[in-house]
Amino acid sequence: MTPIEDIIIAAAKKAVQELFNQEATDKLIQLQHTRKDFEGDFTLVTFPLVRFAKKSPEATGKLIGEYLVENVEELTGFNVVKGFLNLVVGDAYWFSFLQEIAPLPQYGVASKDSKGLRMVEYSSPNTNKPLHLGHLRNNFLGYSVAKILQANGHPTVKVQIINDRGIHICKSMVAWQKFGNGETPTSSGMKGDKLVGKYYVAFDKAYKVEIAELIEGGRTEEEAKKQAPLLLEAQNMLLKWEEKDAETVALWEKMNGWVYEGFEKTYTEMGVDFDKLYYESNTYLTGKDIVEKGLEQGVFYKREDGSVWIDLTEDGLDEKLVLRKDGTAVYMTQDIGTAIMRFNEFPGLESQIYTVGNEQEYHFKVLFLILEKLGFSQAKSNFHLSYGMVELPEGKMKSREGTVVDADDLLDEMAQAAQQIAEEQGKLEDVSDEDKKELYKAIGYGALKYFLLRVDPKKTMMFDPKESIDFYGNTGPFIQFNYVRTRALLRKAAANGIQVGSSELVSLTDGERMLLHKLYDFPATLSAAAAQYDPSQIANYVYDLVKLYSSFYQGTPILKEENDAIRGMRLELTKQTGNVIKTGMELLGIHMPERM
RNA sequence: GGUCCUAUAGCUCAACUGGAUAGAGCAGCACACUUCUAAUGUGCAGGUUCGGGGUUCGAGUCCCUGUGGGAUCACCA
Repeated sequence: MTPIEDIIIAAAKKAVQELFNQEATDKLIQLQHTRKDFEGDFTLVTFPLVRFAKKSPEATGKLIGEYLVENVEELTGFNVVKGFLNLVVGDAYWFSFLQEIAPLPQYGVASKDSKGLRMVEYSSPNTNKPLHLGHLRNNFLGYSVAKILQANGHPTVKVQIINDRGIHICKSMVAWQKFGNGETPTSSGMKGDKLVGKYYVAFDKAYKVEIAELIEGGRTEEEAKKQAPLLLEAQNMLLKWEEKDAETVALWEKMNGWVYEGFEKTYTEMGVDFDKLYYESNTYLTGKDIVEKGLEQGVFYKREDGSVWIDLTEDGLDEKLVLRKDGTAVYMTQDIGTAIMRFNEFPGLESQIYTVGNEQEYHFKVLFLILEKLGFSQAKSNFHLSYGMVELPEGKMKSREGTVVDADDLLDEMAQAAQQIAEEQGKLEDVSDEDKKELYKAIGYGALKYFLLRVDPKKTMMFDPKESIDFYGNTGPFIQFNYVRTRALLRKAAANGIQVGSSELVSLTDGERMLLHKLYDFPATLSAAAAQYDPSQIANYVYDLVKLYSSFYQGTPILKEENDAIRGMRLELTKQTGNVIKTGMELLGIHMPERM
């Protein structure tokens, strides 16, 4: 079925040609959705056309409107308001649209792997601290974008790069050696990442005491910070690690292993996963040979002290270091190496999408530019999925001030809150305890995911632990609730042998027409969300759809309708709405329960 | 100082990428449950879209400028 918009646009072009003897470009034909308060489905803006028509906007609209209704059988009427030509699509079209999507396995979703391979990187944690609220936004975003790309026909590789080496993990290691008394996740019953995080905090605390003592003894603050024995020990540990000292490496592996176990649990709860993991301990040395090659190509230049730079002043940026004077790699070196490694590893890879906070915008701008200059033209379509910080009422999250919202704790609280509400409602008495547990998670986690994903990624967002997350109104559970309503209707229909769908054309109510029009918009929403790497568009779309359905449900008999054809149509509409809700929400990583 | 992001109802967010009278949720008020699941629906009230210029038939959206908030410009990662 050709999209109705294409039909109208083509006909409108012909109209302009025939009526005004003027070639119509895409710019001249502006077709948009008709606003709610006016009658019609699509609106043609006539202002761009008046200079060719040599008539008023109203008269121009009337002429084109008459032409279109005459020549496009799907259109049954029009009206012109202040130069806006509102076109009415007939019930027959909407009805046949419903017939057409009914048998599809997943309406709106493009056929699998029909487009180019994309890589999405997200999470990318340090191994010295547990995951927090910021990671939740990151993971939900990255995971959702990967799913959205898949739904648009792109195969994807989901990856994370784990920052498993460096001074931060050495700090935890030193503290554990000193104060740990051999404590393990098993002996303490603590999650591995929490345990390692605990020693990172312990390090910081002891380090501060040492600094204070040194200042007491007459050092300046700056000296004290550099000379504190604990810090020297951690630095020494890092050196030993780099020399591959067996004992150090063994400890490092043990503690990182604990962290991975802990992370794995959190990821499972979050419902995210990865196709491939990269570790910085493997990649931190890469990129140096590429810098060497780039030097030969003249992309980079060497300064007198031996350090290597790239001059990006012509591109409006500044000069950037890519190799230290001692020949060691910096962050940028590593990222160049990793990116190129991935392009080589996955030959068909169109682009890499990096889900990283907006504080690194400059870094990625530089990185992509360097990659291009090195001859990797794919980098042109690389994308930094940059997102804003999640702020708390008291400001930014600061681990030092204990204002970090822990991911595990928050997930747990969400499920508990869902449980409390569900118990108050008392609709689940015959559900097994195990299923209840799953349900509370679906609802609680769904609320959290929806809350974090419905906001434009690039915006800084506010999270008030006490008030932010609701289960009523514009929320995940509201959407789940309406999905549950569609399922309940269909279950009942099936149990009573009532037919879903009908081939008999019946006239539609306004509510039904609006719902159908909204369903019709789903594929366009999906591709826009993919093009802009923006899950919030899907969240907002699904909410709009659900509001329409909820209103329809409340005001129109569905199962109780006595006319077979109308009831069949309404049930089919219910079914398709449910399907689209489910498809959309699963792209956000949110599960849809069958009842609640 | 340079660059980037951002400012919309009391609060949290939308606005189909330049279109009509700027929309939702929460909070407030008023109605509607012997009902196809009320985690709901229908209303009311709430706005100088940060200020000032400009472009355009038309600006919350684009340009300039000022102000507030955030980020970044490390031989840190």
